[in-house]
Amino acid sequence: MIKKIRTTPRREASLSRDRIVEASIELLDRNGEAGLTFRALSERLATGPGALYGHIANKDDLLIAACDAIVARTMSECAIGATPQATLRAMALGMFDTIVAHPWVGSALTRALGQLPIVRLLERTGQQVGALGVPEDEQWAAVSALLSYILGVGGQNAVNGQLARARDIDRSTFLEGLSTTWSQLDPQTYPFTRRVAGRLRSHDDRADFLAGFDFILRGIERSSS
Amino acid sequence: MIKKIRTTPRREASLSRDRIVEASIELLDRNGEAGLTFRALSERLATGPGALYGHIANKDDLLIAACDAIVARTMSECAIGATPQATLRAMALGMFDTIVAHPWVGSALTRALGQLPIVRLLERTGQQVGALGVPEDEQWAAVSALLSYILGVGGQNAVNGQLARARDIDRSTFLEGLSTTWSQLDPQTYPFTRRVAGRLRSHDDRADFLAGFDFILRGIERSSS
DNA sequence: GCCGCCTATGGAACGACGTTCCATGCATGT
DNA sequence: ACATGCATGGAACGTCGTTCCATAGGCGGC
Repeated sequence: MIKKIRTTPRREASLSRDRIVEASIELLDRNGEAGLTFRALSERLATGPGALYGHIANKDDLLIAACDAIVARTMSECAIGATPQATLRAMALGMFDTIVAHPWVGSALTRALGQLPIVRLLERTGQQVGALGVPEDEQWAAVSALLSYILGVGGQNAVNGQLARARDIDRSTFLEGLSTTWSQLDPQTYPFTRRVAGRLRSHDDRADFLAGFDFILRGIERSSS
Repeated sequence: MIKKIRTTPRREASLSRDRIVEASIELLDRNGEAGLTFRALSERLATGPGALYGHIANKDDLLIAACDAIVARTMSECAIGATPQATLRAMALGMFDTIVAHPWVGSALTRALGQLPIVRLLERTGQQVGALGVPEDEQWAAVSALLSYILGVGGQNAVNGQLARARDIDRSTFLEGLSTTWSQLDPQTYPFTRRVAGRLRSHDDRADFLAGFDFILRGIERSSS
């Protein structure tokens, strides 16, 4: 059973997986994860919802494809550093910035278990960890730790961004509210949380992310030395 | 404007937030995140969907409340170790096992940004990091890194569990499929992924998780020494 | 001990979603 | 030129979260 491929498109700019993915990214960027709808998407592409299913299995498939397009772009853009550490940090920061710019990528990534966008991250991380001199039988643990951290922070930033859009409040006002909520907790059971509540207002997510990434890198280096 | 509180319930076992949360947990454990539905929930509680909104703001609120009940239970159960490191590892492993047992907790946690269940984790982690001797102005970075890692792994395990339930396949057969997919990737662009594909079948998630956690712990100790 | 208020209740209804289905029409092979 | 088969796209289906409102039952005032 050979699957016939139509050589020429039905019309000049007919439906294609790429065109659908591209339009999906625009919708996701404009209105967040809730903005990607088969109705909105078909309207933007001047077609019906049913037509999309000829190129896409379902919504998850579409979301992961859109996510992969963004991740692939980020991977190709972020710099190769002089050392494996520098390259890893550049990749991590690139992903961080990408997720801040496209919060939906963060939540899509957490659902893409083992699929293409994750494999891209896995591969680049694995190559650099190998270049670090980590013994082969310890590489998986190191790579898995770095990836889990990136995905974890990314997921948090995703809700962060989506939440800010939903209530359309500024990020600083959200942190302000969280800070006052935390500072009103019971001093007996939540001393630490109360103590850091004040710092919440002025902290730098990006710097914190990088600091955490460096913790893991140092831990890996120390483990294999 | 004083809010009147009804002193006695309407009936013997009337609706209450606790009863709703308890029933939600049962539904979530039985059928995963898709199993929590206002219709199924109201049927189980012998009431109508509208009645629930007297005790619960919306579905997110309910999901986070259910998540918090589980997290609180885990926090109270996991052991206090002899050293701060041991306590932190016990807490991390406790959360790992909890999310394996209740995969929906993993995805609920990623959406609970700054809310009660997260605060519980934050507080315990913060206290132990303080006990580790980390200087006060470095504690936030350390705690944030540990938490992000736990949430990241948890989120991955969440989809892992939900996916296994959805396709009702064994976890090992899923890994088998992923392994063969990865081993068929292009050797030029995906050498690392191909190399670890074989190891995928036999790896131990729990051990990997603990190894990653220890990377961060070592990195923190090394940083502040 | 009775009655009117007020709130918790629960069933129906609404709008939107993902997905399926099928009549239609165009491009292709003969 | 014709028949065939597939991509198309609009309608329809079932389900979801949420809202609305008629109802009923406990509680305070008499």
